[in-house]
Amino acid sequence: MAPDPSLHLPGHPPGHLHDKRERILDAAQKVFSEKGFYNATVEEIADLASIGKGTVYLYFKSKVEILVSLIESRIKEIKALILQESRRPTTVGERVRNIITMQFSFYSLYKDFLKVFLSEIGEISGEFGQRLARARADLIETIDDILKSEIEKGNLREFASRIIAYALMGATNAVAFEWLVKENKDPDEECISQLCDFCLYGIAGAPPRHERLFKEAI
Amino acid sequence: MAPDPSLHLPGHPPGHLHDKRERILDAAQKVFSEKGFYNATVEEIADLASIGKGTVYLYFKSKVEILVSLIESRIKEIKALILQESRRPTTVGERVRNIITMQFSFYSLYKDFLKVFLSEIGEISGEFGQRLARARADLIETIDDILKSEIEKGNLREFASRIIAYALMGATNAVAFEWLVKENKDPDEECISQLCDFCLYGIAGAPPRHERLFKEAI
Amino acid sequence: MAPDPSLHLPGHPPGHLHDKRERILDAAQKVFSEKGFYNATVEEIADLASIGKGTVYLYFKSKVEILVSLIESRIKEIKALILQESRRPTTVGERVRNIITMQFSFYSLYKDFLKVFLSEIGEISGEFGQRLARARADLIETIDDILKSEIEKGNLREFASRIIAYALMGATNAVAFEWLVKENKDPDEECISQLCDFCLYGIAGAPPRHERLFKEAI
Amino acid sequence: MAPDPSLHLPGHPPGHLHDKRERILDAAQKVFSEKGFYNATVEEIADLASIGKGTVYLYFKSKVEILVSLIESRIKEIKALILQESRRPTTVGERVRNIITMQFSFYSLYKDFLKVFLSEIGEISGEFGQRLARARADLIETIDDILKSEIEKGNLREFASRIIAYALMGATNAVAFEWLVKENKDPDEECISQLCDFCLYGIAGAPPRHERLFKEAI
DNA sequence: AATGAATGAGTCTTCATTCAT
DNA sequence: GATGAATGAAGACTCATTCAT
Repeated sequence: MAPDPSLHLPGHPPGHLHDKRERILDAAQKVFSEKGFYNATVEEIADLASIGKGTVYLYFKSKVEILVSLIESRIKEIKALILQESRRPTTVGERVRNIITMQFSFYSLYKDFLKVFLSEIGEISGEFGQRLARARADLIETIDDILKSEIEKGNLREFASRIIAYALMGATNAVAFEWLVKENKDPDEECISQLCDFCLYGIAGAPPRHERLFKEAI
Repeated sequence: MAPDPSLHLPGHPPGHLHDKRERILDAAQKVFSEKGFYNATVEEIADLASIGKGTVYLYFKSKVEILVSLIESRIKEIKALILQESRRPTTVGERVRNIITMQFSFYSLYKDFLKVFLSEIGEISGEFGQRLARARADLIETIDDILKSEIEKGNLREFASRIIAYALMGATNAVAFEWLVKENKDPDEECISQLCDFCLYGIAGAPPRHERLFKEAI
Repeated sequence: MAPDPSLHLPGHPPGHLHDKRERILDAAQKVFSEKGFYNATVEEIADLASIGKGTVYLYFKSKVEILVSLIESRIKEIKALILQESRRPTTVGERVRNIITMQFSFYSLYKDFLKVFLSEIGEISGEFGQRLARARADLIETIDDILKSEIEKGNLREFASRIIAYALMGATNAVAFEWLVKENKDPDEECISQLCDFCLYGIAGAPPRHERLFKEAI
Repeated sequence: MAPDPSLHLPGHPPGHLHDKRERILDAAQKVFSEKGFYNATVEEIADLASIGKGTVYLYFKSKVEILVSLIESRIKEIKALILQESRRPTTVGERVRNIITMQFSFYSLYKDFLKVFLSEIGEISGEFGQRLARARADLIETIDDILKSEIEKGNLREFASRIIAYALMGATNAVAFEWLVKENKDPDEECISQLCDFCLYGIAGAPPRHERLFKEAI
């Protein structure tokens, strides 16, 4: 059973944002998502945030600073949620399901962010590119740590946790992107369930049982 | 055992490119990869292809046309290779391994392309964005078809193949990107093996064995 | 013998500035001198004057008003000093030397002003440009009057005093700028003496033979 | 007797400028002169040169590069003319007169340049400021060398030539600026003569006694 | 076909100035 | 009076694209 995401997700729904910095980030998220970073203009972001163009620069040094701050900020949020979920006492299977489900809920709330997050892999370089890479690595490490801990406890089969952390993240993001962003659907029990099964059997599966597969010629 | 990628990969090694169009695509791949689409300039691409800036426009209508053509072209190649691999008679397990291994070999040869491919998810919109989406969808469908066929034959457990196609592709791309592009390593037996195990148990895994997991409280 | 400049120079040493308007002018002088008028920002000036940015506008209508007021104010000071010096009873030669020496002392105290004064010849136009031109012309006229009077008294040869007033001022400013601002040296007896000789006798005239001038009291 | 300036001045009168780089410099000279460097816009310069805004950047890296190139280029011209004049065999007095007269002719042709030259003393800093300073210093050194040589030959009294080089330049520029730029008059025999007398004999020196100088051929 | 000089639309960014507190 | 957050006008500069050669 999936956890109720609304209970854990950050408490600043649109319309309740008194903080101007947050208003800018929210506007940027939307505009970057719609047009991509380079086709978005600072003026558009300012307009959407209902502030003057110059005001943006009181809160962020540059356009790319907005992007990086946005991603860092959201990744920090989702990382916290994942950690929280990972500590809830339950079975491994349930725990993995909860984490994946929670990510779907988060991405569902921040559909725009998911698109931005996945789009800016190669566009930004230099100092800011490094900050982005660090944020990404931070998230992967969180997953990695959880996997390691479960393997240690014998709850999961032995595998190279860091590689699989990337695989898990890649699988989840790809499905979430397709489902939530491209097809713009709501998080769907069946879809999540399919993804969870794939991931779980992948990380929990018993190799010996599968040797069989390699003997069935086709 | 992994297939020898060199036997199957496209036959236009550098230095053998008579076609100017291909020279442009190759140059664009490198430049886009290094700087990102928006920070790359047509002049750089032309310089790298050793042709005049104006000449580029004899072969491509616009800069974004180069990007889209590049991705379409490479996806067509990799799709053909996947199909080829999928038809080789062997066990399912071996077949999946071969396909994944082959993708690693391809991406290893076209590291630059992998970066470009993953970077431009959200940057391009309009007509060209649609062409990119179609190319991506085409590749997914190829995977989907293979999965469907294996499920039908009873070689894999039942699952929603399209969703899992995204998951597989996402997992593979994420690992390949991290391994080949970010850390710039060569394709590595162990890494590929880890990824294959994850994917195989994921798609072939036996649910019964896992029910257990959900009973182990922690 | 050079006059003691400290005796004649304006009486508002730093630290004793109660007037906020004066604080702004002093800060502006420094900032304009360091960065030039257009690269200076009102905020910097306000910061240096330890007041709020908005407060500046309580004392000056605009940034250019600060510049013009500064120059008008300093020119008024130096004009007064020149007049004062011109009235001290002594020989013409000594009087000219005293005036030039006094200018050096003034510029030495207000190095920053000298740079500002010489830099803004062409940058400001319109109403403010006219105010600057008037201030400059006022200073020239003061010199002109002194020259005229000395010529009348037969203390100097006959020449077109207004033209030579410009020449004198140009020569003095150029040397003072190079010496005090560019090379940041202290006023130097020898340097001033060289300049005075030049002004009095030119490059071909024979100073020794003119000692006579210094014996004619007035 | 003043030399015929038209014979020595550079041979590219307006309207005969085929070179685009020169067209830009000429346009910049005019625009910078009218509005000052910071109030001039690149677009204005381009318009006046009848080229596109972007074209300017094919010839100059930046706006400030235009200014510095302009000043460097003009100073090189005037320096060559001064040297040329300094080598013509005649008396010292005549030579000095010729040099000053020639400067007036040059500035008369390039009134706009004179204003630009005098205006940008303090506005430009960094690398470009240094290039400007070097150009200025180069011109001063040329004068300095001539003075030194004449002193050596005993044609002029002994003085610190470098200081007086600044004084001479300052006096000439100040008078030229007032006469040619501010009052927009043509070079005037009487005005130049007054300035020359001042430079040669100062305000106290006795011109008649020096007639001798004009009889010493060299 | 091939070229690259020329173009100008488009955007980030700065900063003087205002005004609500 | 003092303040500094907010503003938006303005301009340098880039670069995809064109076109005369």
